[in-house]
Amino acid sequence: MFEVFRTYILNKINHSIPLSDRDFVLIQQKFQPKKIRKKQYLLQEGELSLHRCFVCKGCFRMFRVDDKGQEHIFQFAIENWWTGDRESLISGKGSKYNIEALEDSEILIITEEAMNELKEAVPAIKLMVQYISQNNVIATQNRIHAAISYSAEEKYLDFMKTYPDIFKRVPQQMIASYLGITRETLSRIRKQTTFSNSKI
Amino acid sequence: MFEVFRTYILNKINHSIPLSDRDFVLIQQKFQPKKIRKKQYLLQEGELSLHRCFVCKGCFRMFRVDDKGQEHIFQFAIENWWTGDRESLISGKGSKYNIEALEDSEILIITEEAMNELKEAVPAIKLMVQYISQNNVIATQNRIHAAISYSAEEKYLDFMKTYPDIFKRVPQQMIASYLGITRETLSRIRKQTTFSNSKI
DNA sequence: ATTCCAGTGTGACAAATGTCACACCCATTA
DNA sequence: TAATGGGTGTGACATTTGTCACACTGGAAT
Repeated sequence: MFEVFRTYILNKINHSIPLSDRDFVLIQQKFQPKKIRKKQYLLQEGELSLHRCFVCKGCFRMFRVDDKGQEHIFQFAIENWWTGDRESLISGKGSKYNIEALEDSEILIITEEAMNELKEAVPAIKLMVQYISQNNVIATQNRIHAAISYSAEEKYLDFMKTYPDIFKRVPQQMIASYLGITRETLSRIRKQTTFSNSKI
Repeated sequence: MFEVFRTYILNKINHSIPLSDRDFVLIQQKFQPKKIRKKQYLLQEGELSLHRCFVCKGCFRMFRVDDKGQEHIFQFAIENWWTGDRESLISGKGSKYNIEALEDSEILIITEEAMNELKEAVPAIKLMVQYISQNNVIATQNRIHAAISYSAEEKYLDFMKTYPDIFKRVPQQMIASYLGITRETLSRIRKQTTFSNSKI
């Protein structure tokens, strides 16, 4: 389980900083491995979410439920992704989100406090975290652009292209929820799209 | 011009760290004041954007132009806001965005490199930057939620509530662009909404 | 094999939103 | 004063998207 993580770190920082065995012992001390079974919740609305979770195996969805009881998916997380409600973590308030496992999963979990200590102790981790937030900024910027600029079909095609691995793995209706459209609309788009592809 | 900034910093970090005159001299050395007249561009698509800009006075919009020539506003920035394309700054690639002054404006501009030096030299700046990115994460998370969950009317009301000062200041059509709806739709929503308010 | 359930497809219709055209208002400027 | 330009409102209509209902499929569990 930790091996996945070690590879991830080194890839993320592009091997620009070595990661000694001593460093890695520290990492293993701070992160807690955990198994989450399908349909279990990693976080429920109202709870404090003072952790970051690294997904070694499996798949999660992070979603919010609105006043009308509608679910809206904010994020998916599969292998080598992070999940957790950053807002709750920053504000220290109860979360508006739920995080549910879509498959039997294995994660590494760490409190923000332990993470801050680890960042100071292990330079590679500090760099990794920096890269992660940078990626996050860019991905988010693009998602907003898609949300305000694209039609339903364009959103769908963009998602397919940007996250092919997630696309293959999660139900269509959840992708619809992530894109902010209904499953029926998505279903019709799929019909059109595959049809016009087969002609080419 | 720098006085606005000094007040801003102290407010932002909630006076938790003092800001000596010596610190402030450093700050004044690194930031470059600049006046931008209405309709001037601070950044144009394709250019590198290796700066952060603090708005002391005035108003900007940051927008993207799609294949069909449609403009989509990503961000507004008024007094005490920051602007600049974070993606270009991180990736080092040409920007997809334009930043235009909507009013005669005054800004303080700093390169990312100088900012990194300043963060190390002045703890208050380091903390300020940290708070800014945290706020940014939360605001962005909420904007995505609004974009995928709300109807046009809900988006409009949410914007009004979240950014009353911007709301009063920028043209309706630009708010529409920010929300990802047409100016006509927004106009009709306004008609309905003010009507139902007058009844209450 | 049967049942169950989650996921998907789809038809009919309603509602929301976009498109286009044109009018109007108001502040600025020639 | 007249002309101009940016911003807004709005009517008519087209298109997109949502809503609701029901059918179908395939895999998992019994």
